[in-house]
Amino acid sequence: MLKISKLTDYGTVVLAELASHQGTLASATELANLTNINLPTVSKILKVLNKANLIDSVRGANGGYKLLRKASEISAADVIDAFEGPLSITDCSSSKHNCKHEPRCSVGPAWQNINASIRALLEGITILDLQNNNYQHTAISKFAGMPINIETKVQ
Amino acid sequence: MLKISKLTDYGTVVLAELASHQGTLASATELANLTNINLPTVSKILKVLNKANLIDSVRGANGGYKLLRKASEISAADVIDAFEGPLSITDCSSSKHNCKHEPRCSVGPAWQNINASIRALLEGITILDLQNNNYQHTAISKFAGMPINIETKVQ
DNA sequence: CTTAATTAGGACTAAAATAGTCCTAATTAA
DNA sequence: TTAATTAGGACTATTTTAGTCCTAATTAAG
Repeated sequence: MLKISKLTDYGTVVLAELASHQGTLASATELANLTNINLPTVSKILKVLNKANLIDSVRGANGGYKLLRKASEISAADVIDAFEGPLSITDCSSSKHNCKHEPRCSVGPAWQNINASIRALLEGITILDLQNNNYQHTAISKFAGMPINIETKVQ
Repeated sequence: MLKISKLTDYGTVVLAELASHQGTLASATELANLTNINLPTVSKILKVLNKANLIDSVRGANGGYKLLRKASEISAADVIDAFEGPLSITDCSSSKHNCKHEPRCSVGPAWQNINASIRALLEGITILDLQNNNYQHTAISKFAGMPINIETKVQ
């Protein structure tokens, strides 16, 4: 569906919540309450984010999680990578090329370029933007006769 | 996986093949041979494309399929829509909003904008581009201080 | 008129991905 | 020592996806 998974989506929600904690630890239970996502699921999400080095964890009583980087330095692409592995819009655009049609496929290379574009777009969007809804799409435009796609960060 | 399904991918391959038939009919069997995709699968793909009004069909002996529009007028977004329903990167960015977290979700609106950007990108790419690998990504750039994402159609 | 080549439609199965839950172990503050 | 936590991973259920197959309708050609 050209869709990110629910876990990825929840991942951004949890990261946004952590961002608003300004470096103080937040436990899985707290985050579950704040985001309204079930605890076991939040717990799973936090483990994934931790393994991907997006957050830091402290064990034991009074333990919890916090961001390892600033919200403005964590991109949507980072989060997708954490939950779904390297972004690739088709099998043949992933790094391990293993499509049996590849040798004669007429459209593969183009998808790979499209993939790069989407990735670039998602790398330019951070958790901070998501949190503040700091991102607005302003339609396709033209520049020097070429189609360009302008994404504006609201000031 | 932020990935289009295999059927969608095959769909573009079949459309590209049809495009090179210049308006003459091609049967499912022919297309299966030309694309190296199994006949039953090609057949299924053609039915989907037909229902989405991207191709025309003629029944009976010597029947077959042909494009209903020019390859340059069928976008990647059209194909994705045909196979996967309206493009939406998250559930809450689809038209039927039914996420239970929506009322308090902090990141939903932003995803909806991202979705619009990706859609715009995919609407700007046609089967003709895919076929000719006529699409190259040229990295993020800046214009008047704003991040812009330039997609160049190779001349 | 009959036959063979085709598409239409949908049922069906198998495989894979996803979501979500739960259990046990390790860690640490109090 | 205890209670609050995270770590790791097993497990199940659900949904999605891929792929196959069958029967009916259509049509060109002999």
